[in-house]
Amino acid sequence: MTAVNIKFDQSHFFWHTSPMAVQTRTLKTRAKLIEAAQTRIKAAGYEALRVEDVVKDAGVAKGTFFAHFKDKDALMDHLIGGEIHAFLDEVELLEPPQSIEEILDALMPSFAFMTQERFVFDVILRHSGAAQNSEIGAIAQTFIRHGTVMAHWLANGPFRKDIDPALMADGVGAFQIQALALHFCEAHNGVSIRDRMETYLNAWLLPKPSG
Amino acid sequence: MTAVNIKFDQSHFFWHTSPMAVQTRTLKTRAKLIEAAQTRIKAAGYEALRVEDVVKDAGVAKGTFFAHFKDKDALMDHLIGGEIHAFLDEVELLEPPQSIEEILDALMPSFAFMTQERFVFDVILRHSGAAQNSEIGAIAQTFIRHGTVMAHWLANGPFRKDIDPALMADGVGAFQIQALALHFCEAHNGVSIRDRMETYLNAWLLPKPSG
DNA sequence: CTCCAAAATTGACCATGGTCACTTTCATAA
DNA sequence: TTATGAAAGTGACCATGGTCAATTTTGGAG
Repeated sequence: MTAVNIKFDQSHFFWHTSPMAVQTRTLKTRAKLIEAAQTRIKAAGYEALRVEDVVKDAGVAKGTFFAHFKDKDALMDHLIGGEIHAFLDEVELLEPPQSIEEILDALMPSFAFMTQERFVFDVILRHSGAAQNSEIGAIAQTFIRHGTVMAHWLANGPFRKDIDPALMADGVGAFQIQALALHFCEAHNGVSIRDRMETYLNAWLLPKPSG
Repeated sequence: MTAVNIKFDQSHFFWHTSPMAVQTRTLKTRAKLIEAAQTRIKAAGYEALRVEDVVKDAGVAKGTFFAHFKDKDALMDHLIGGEIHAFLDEVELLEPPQSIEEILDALMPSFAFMTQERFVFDVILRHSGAAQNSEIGAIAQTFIRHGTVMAHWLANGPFRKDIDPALMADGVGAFQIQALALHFCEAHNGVSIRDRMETYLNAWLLPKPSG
């Protein structure tokens, strides 16, 4: 394994074949790195994370870190993407919402996560445009998943029918980014993320006949 | 001047008063830094810019750079924001477009600029959410200006009338970011920025009565 | 003209992410 | 059991953005 960003489950495919593509040691080291990072983040937040601290806590050398993650950002992608995936797991259990209020109820928890730190939102932004190096990252995956769920919801609720649900979902994603971005903008305070998002979705999902 | 990011025209206000708030020397140094940066960028692009090179070319010490710009990103904001402002200067001369095609014609040049380098788009994204430190940056300003122009256009063209033009303009901005972001995503190739944007704007600005 | 306080500049120094030639460990073949 | 080549790990080293106490320059007051 050199300079390649391991997909964390690829070893399963080779577990009983030879030669073993990924050793148990690798998985253990990777787990140690991730756990060390998560512990640090729980204590001091994402922005304060230092690679040096992570490798020290994990008990490995610095070079080992970069054998497991292309760069620090790849670790962030993995960790933050993991959290968002967890929110989506919850969201996928829900019945298709029958109102914009219900959509917002479903979305707000992940909004809270994404805005906890400006740094986190920046990482998400950077990775939402996504598959930079032919390899699709965890955060980018969540956007795709989000689009799928949202399209399904929109196709099965009381929303506009004149355009493709996938397009509607795309738009929801765009407005979501916009609402979150404006949350960090002093010039646009006084309006909560939820209220702004509600305005957007009313206009996007329930357009009234123009006068 | 310490650690404060100079607004480049503030000196005019004090030019004939005393004590002189900003010395001529300051403006000259700043101009040297900016010109050195622009020359380097013209030769090798934005991503390859190094602060060390800029100060070397400008003939000043490294510390001087950071007396003029809070950080490297602030220089990027100034330079990239300046370019976008120039596009807006052109755009502001136009009559309000009377079709989505005309809107797209007006927007495409700045799209080309914003997608010339992934790095440039990332800088724009990072600063579009904007006024992080109570001081509004050049790029953030362009977004506000863009919104103003767009709202004026949309209010004076054959577009939907059921929502506030400012809200429509907000949406155009959101879709613009989305279209640009997807441009960098391998998974979404095959559709040009313009075509994607056209789809978005048709659905956003000209909603058809739902069936 | 001289002196002074504020403004501007300096460059050695630090923080931190990232590299790579070398060493160690592992799994298998003989 | 031992040899061997590939996988994994190491840590000194580098690249680069950013800091700050000390120094120089400036414009005006006396």
